[in-house]
This record gives sequence, C-alpha cells and structure tokens, in this order.
Amino acid sequence: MGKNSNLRDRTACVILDAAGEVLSEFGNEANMNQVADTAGVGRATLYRYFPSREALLKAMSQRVVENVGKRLEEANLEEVSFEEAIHRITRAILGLSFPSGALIEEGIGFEPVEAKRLIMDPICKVFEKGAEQGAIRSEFSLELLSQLFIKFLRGGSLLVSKRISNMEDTAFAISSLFLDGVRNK
Amino acid sequence: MGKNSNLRDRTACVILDAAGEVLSEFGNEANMNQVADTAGVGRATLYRYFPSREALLKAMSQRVVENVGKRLEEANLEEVSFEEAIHRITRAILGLSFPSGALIEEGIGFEPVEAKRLIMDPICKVFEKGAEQGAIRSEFSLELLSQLFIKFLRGGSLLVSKRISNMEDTAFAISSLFLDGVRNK
Amino acid sequence: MGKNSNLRDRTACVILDAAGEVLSEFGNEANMNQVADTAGVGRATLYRYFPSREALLKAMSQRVVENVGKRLEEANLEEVSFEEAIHRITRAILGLSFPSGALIEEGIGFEPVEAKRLIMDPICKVFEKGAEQGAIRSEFSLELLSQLFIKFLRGGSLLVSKRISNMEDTAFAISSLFLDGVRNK
Amino acid sequence: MGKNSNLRDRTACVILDAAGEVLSEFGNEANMNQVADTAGVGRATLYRYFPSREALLKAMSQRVVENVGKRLEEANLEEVSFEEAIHRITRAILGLSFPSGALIEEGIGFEPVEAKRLIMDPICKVFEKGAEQGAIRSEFSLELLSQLFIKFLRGGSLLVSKRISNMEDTAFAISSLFLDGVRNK
DNA sequence: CAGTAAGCGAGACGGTACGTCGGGTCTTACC
DNA sequence: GGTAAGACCCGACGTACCGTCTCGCTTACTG
Repeated sequence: MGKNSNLRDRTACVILDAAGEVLSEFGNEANMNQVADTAGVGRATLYRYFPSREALLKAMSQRVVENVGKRLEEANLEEVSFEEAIHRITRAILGLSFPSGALIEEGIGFEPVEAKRLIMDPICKVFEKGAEQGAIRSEFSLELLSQLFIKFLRGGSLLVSKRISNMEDTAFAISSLFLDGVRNK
Repeated sequence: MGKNSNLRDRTACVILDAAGEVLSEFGNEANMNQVADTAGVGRATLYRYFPSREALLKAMSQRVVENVGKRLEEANLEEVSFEEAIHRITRAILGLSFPSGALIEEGIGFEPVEAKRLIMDPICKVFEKGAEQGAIRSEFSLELLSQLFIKFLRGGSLLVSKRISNMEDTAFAISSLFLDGVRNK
Repeated sequence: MGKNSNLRDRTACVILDAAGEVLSEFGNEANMNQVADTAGVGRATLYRYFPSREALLKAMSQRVVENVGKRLEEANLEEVSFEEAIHRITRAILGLSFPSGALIEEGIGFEPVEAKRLIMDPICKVFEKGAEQGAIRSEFSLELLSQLFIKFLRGGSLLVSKRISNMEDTAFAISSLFLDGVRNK
Repeated sequence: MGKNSNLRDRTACVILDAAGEVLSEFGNEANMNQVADTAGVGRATLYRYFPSREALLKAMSQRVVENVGKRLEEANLEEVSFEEAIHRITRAILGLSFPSGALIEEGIGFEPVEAKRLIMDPICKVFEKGAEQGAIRSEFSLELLSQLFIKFLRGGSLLVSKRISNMEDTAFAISSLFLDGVRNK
C-alpha cells in the first residue's frame, strides 16, 4: 500500500490541482476534458479517480474543508480566550489561498458532512465556551450566531478571493465588527 | 407598449415563475424542457423569450434584484436614521420569499450591473450618510463595511431560505450585531 | 363563383408561380417563408390556399400535368399517324418551359392519378392505335413500351430544362430514335 | 489502415445499410433518429460518420454509383462490340438490387462528380468507339445520345425498382429499342 | 352612406428534426 | 496492471422550419 497509495494520492492530487486551476479560470462551464488535459492525464484516468464530475467537485471541496479544518486545529482554539479564538478563526479561513475557493464557496459541489465536522463543530465549541464564560450576549441562540459568523466569514473570503479587499484589513474588520456586536456589554 | 407588451410580460413572467419552481425543486440540473413544460409553453417559445439557459437564469436573477431594489426604494432609506436604515435594509432583503432565491444567491446566473445600481448603491448611500453623521466608527473603509454588510445579509438570507433560522430572529440578529459592531462608541 | 373564384385562382396562380421560382432556385430546401415572400403574400394566406407543403408541391405538379395534358389534347393525337403522334407528343412535352419542371420531374411532389389520366392514357391510346395498325413491333408489351417512352421523355426534358441540350435537337433525337427502335420492320 | 479502417468501414456500412432500409421504407421523411436506431448506433455516432443528413444521402448515392461503376468495369466494355456493350451496360444498371436505389435515382442526394467519372465516362467511351466503328448514325451528337441513353436507363431502372416491369424484359426492350434506333442503317 | 363580413399580413405559438456538445462507459493498445 | 487514446451511447442545448392560431386592418358588399 506504500508506493501505490502514494502514486494514487499523487495522481489524485495532480488532478485536483488541475481541476482547481481550470475551474477558477473557466468557472462551472469547464469540462472534464479540460481538467484531464490540464492534469496531463487521460480522461479515463480522471474518471478512474473521480467517477463523476460531482465526485470531483466534492473532492475539491473536501480538500478545502480539510485544509480549513487543519488550520483550525493548529489554531489551538480551545486554549485561548473567546476573542482571540474569533480572531484566529477569521485569519485561518481568510488566509487560505483558495485555488478555486471562491467557486466552491459558491456552492458548486459542497460536501456538508465533513464541513460540519471539521469546521462548524470547532467553531461551535468556541461559541459555547464563550457563552459559558459570559463573553457573549445571551439574546441570540448560539446556533444562529455561529451560523451567521460562518456566513460572515464566507462573505469576507469572497471579498478577499475576488481581490475586492485585502486579507489583513478584511480579517481585522470582520473580527472587530463581529466581536463588538456579539460581546456582552 | 400596451397589450402586446403586457402579454409579453405575462408570458415571460409565467416562464420565470416556472423556472423558479423547477430550479428550486431540481436544482441546477433542471433542463429547459422541464421549464417549458411547467410553464405550459413550448420549448420554442421558451427560447423565443430567453435565447439561452444563461439568459433565463440572468432574467430570474434580475427579477430578484429588481424586487429587492423596489423594496429598498419603498423603505425611504434617505429619510431615517442610520440605525433604522440598517434595520430596514435587513428586513427588506431577508423578507423576500425567494422562489429560487437560494439558487440565485448561490450565484447561478447573477447579473452584477443592475445589482450594483439597485442594491449596492442605495446601501452605500446609507453608509455614507451614516459616516457623515458620525454614526460609524471610522477605522474601516466604507467600501469594506458595506461589502461586508451585503455578504452578511446574503449569508443571513441563505439561512432563512434554507429554513435554518426564521426571518424575524435572523434579521434582528444581523441588524443588532452589525450595528453594535459598527457603531461609533 | 365568378369573381371570387377568379381571385382565388389568381392568388393561387401567383403562389404557384412563386413556388416554381423559389423551388427552381433553391431546390427542395426552399421553405414556405421564401415562397410566401416571393409571392408577395403572407404566410397565412399561403397556408390558406395550400394547407401544407406537400399540398403545394402536389398542386405545382398538378399544374404541370394539366399543361402537358392540354398540349396533348391540342395535338389531335387521334387523327394523325403513329409516327406523327410520337413526334407531337415529344415536342409537346419537351416544349414546356418548366419553371420548376425538372424539380417536379425529379418526383418531389408527384401526383400520379391525374398524370395517368391526362398524360399516360392519351399516350397509351396512341400506342394501341399504332399496334392495331401494325406500326409497332409486337415483341414488347404495349405497357412496357409506353412506360419506357414516358421515361425517355422525362429524361429528355431533364436534359432540356438543365440546358444540357436544346429542345429541338433533343425532341428530334428522341422521336427518331424511339421510332426507329420501335417501328415494325 | 488495417483493423481501424475496417472497423470504420464496417460501422459506416452498417449505417448506410440502415439508412437504405429506413429511406426505402419511410421515404425522404425518415429522420436521423430512425437511421441511428435501425443501425443500432447512437445518434452521435451517426453524426460522427456522416456530419449531416445531406452527407449521409450523398454517401448512399456514392455507394450506388460505385456499385454501378464496379459492374461496368467488370463488364469489359472495351473489348466487346458496341451492341454487346450496350446490352451489358443495360443489364449492369438494371440488374442492381437497389436497397434505396429508386430514392437515390429520384435525386435525393445525388453526387454528380463521381457519377460522371464512374458511370458516364465508360459509357461515353463505348459511344465513341461505336461512332469510330461506324455503328452509330451520325446525325446526333454523341453527347446527346449518351445522355439520352443514361436517362433511358434511369427510366428503366425506375420501372424495375417499382416493380412495374421485370428486369429481364425491361433490359431487353431498352437495349433493342435503343440499338435499333441508334444503329446506322 | 354607414355597418358588417370576409380575406389578408403579421407574427406568436407548439411541435419536431437537426446538428453540437459534454458526461460517463468501455475497449484497444502501450509500457 | 495501470494508463492514454478514443469510440461509443445518452441526453441537453440551441436553431430552424412546419402548420395553427389570433389579432388588427383593409376592402368590398349590403341595408
């Protein structure tokens, strides 16, 4: 399972990179041929790795989700204050250099289960801890707050990936705004 | 512009309604035949009104944009306080009963020019007036703030249209959070 | 039935002329719009007169058949010798200035019943009289001979209408060849 | 050019056979779907081989033309007397079991260039040789005579393919009539 | 002379065939 | 054995034409 698995992973990775490239250039109209050609791979091989277009998109989304999840894990969210956690989450998500992040974020092939486990759950925990510590005003449900925060981040990441604003300012603005709004006063 | 125009508008409207229905049921895989059948119209007529799939989606998006624009216009944003304007904008956008709002919000066929004129510009004016009156903290550019607010609203409208949260709570939460965050203290 | 009928006939005639013109220019790919436009008539009127494309073609064919029939009738075939009758038939058929004769002869919309009555029957009679008078060799069935003669004429008229050879020479050649071949020796 | 070419040829042949079958059954109203279905082939494949309806008809015509050409070649026209050559040509052409011969003869998709090279030219040579040998009366141009002969044959083949007369009688009648007519006396 | 009925042009409409294109399956040959 | 090349089937897309229909407009007939 050593080399083979590695080779498989490497080929899959090449394909995913190519797909990211093609999708971010041509949008959702990109076809499987372009992906295969860009990956330097036959169309058959492409279908062997990803049995359908949807599967490919899902895998791309999955990879992004895993990236974000890893960043969140590295951020040690459990061990810092609520405010700092919010800052870190924001930077973690906005800081991604999405190859086709925006596209996937537009909902092309989103895979919700893993996204929930790897992204939503850690964020929810942060909100729960913040609530326990009395750092969050209690008028709104945690569910709603965390969902809104996520959407806020999605919006911000779109701004960044479309070069409408730079990452630093946007992250700072999002964190500040959200914290000021959400903070118990 | 009399009867003929009305008839054209009526047929176009029937088609757009059907498209909304089909798209919200089958998602982006819905085909033109389904739309035509649901509209009770021949495929040729469908193409006579909307010369391509993309044109149809654009028109749907356009209609949503115009709806929002009309609501914003009726909201008298110019004559109320900044805070009240933010509340009204939020309710205006979240209060839409999107037939396929979510789909369009996902960016399937978005038409940016009209959206800017009818939605972005009034909102930007509100922010500008708020800034002049000193109601907004000056650390962030107005551009960034208004963009973030829009994305925030988009996120919220997704939550509502996907029944994750109800409209009233979401609108109130968005307005409150955003105002608390944005307000000059 | 007087004026009305005349008007009807005149309009129908204009349409048939236009159809002949269009068909001989564009071949069988000509569409009804072209015919209507060339006739200076609305498409609806065209369909009022000829309820289908096929009906139009049939009518065109019918008109040619009637023309030929009239010529044959004027030729007094019954009262001349077999040889002279053959000559007259040949000239009658080749002498038509087919507007779209060739096309119809190609079989686009041929109406066989009238053709038989107006064209085949007189010709067959000529052959029968010729046989009775012993002017025709008896080895071949009259049926076959007359059919072959018709086809021979069709071929010749194609040559003429496509300007491959002129009418006089062709008619003379056909009559002479056929008579020499068919004559009892 | 080995197997691949053979496969291509085989598939093309299957399609042409199917087209012949469908066309002779449904006439010129047969659609490409029927052809593809009858051939047991997808419509896309049909269009890969014959990029348009017209191309398919042309290919069918071409195949008939080649068949006739081959028969004429096998007939050794150069080495027999003029009379025998005329007999052989007649039998060669009338003897074809047209799958959709009549249709093509009706001129649906006729390809004139090859027809001239493979059919007209050998026949013309026969006439030229006949003229040199003094077997043909000199009053008519060879061009006209050969054209008329061709048309005569077309007429006869129509009679045969439409079962109006049988092949043997028709071929004998055509040859005899034409020879008697054309022969120098 | 006014009213009406019938024919007409214009053009929208439903339906269907055509030709293109992309997705997904499969075979063949290569390495 | 995995891969590249590519043929194949399926079905959607967008176009064009056919035949039907409705709408006003003109025109000619009628009271």
